[in-house]
Amino acid sequence: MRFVTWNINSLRLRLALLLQVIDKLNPDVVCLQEIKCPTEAAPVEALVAGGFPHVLVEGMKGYNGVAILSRYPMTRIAGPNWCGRDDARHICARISVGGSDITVDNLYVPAGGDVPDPQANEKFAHKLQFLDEGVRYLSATSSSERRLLAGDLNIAPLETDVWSHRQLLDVVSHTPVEVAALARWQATRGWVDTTRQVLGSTDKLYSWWSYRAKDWDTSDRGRRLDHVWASPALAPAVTGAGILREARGWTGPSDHVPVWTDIAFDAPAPKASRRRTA
DNA sequence: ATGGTCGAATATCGA
Repeated sequence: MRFVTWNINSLRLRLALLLQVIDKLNPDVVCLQEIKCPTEAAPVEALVAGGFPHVLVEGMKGYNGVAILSRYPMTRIAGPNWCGRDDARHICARISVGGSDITVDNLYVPAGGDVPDPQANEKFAHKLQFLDEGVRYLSATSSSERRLLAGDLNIAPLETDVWSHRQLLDVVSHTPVEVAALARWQATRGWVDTTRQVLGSTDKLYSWWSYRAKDWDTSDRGRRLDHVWASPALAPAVTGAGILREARGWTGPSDHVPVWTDIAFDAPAPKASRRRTA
């Protein structure tokens, strides 16, 4: 089972690139963030035609918005109203894979604005509150549940998750207060960062490069903002992980690239639904 | 220290 998370930065604009990602990675489940359209405007039929008969969308006009695409049947699970707002940052589904269930949380954490001070910057306060609610959310789960949490968490926790630890200490996404809050969240039930579990912590890994760089590839001033976490019950089943860096170099790219994690399931995947031609 | 570029919606705001 391959899970992909991608901040697509407009689903309608980048539908063709999404199909390219699907072609390249052949995922079973795709979590999208920043789809930037109302729920009813999401191109669901094109996604079904692209091999994902099961689509859940939580959208809104202009900003945010999340969606889950699945080759397997899934049912939506209601989540909390994060920070008392209805701003389409979370969608949850239980996916059934041949008698085995897995719950997937798709999250888009607030970016937090420019000033890393909750007193001076309401957006940063919102981000910190969202992270605290993340702790409360995972506290209500059991450590025996098979669960995955994926999304744009807008925090690069490790020194190797940013191009310069020293230069980003005061930059929202890598400040000690955010990194500590993310660590508390992840540790709540002993969740595991699957990307680092598979690839180790030594190498620099990024999933986002600013649009403002003259040459994103050469300057390579990236950050790893997109994550796939596994519950402690699921973490031993993780068999692979990766980041599709090349997608940043495609024509008309998102500023984020897809991040994927492979999970071993006891039940074999139904062959007929693996390919879009089926 | 500053400005650089995107997307949505159409002047700015959010990232």
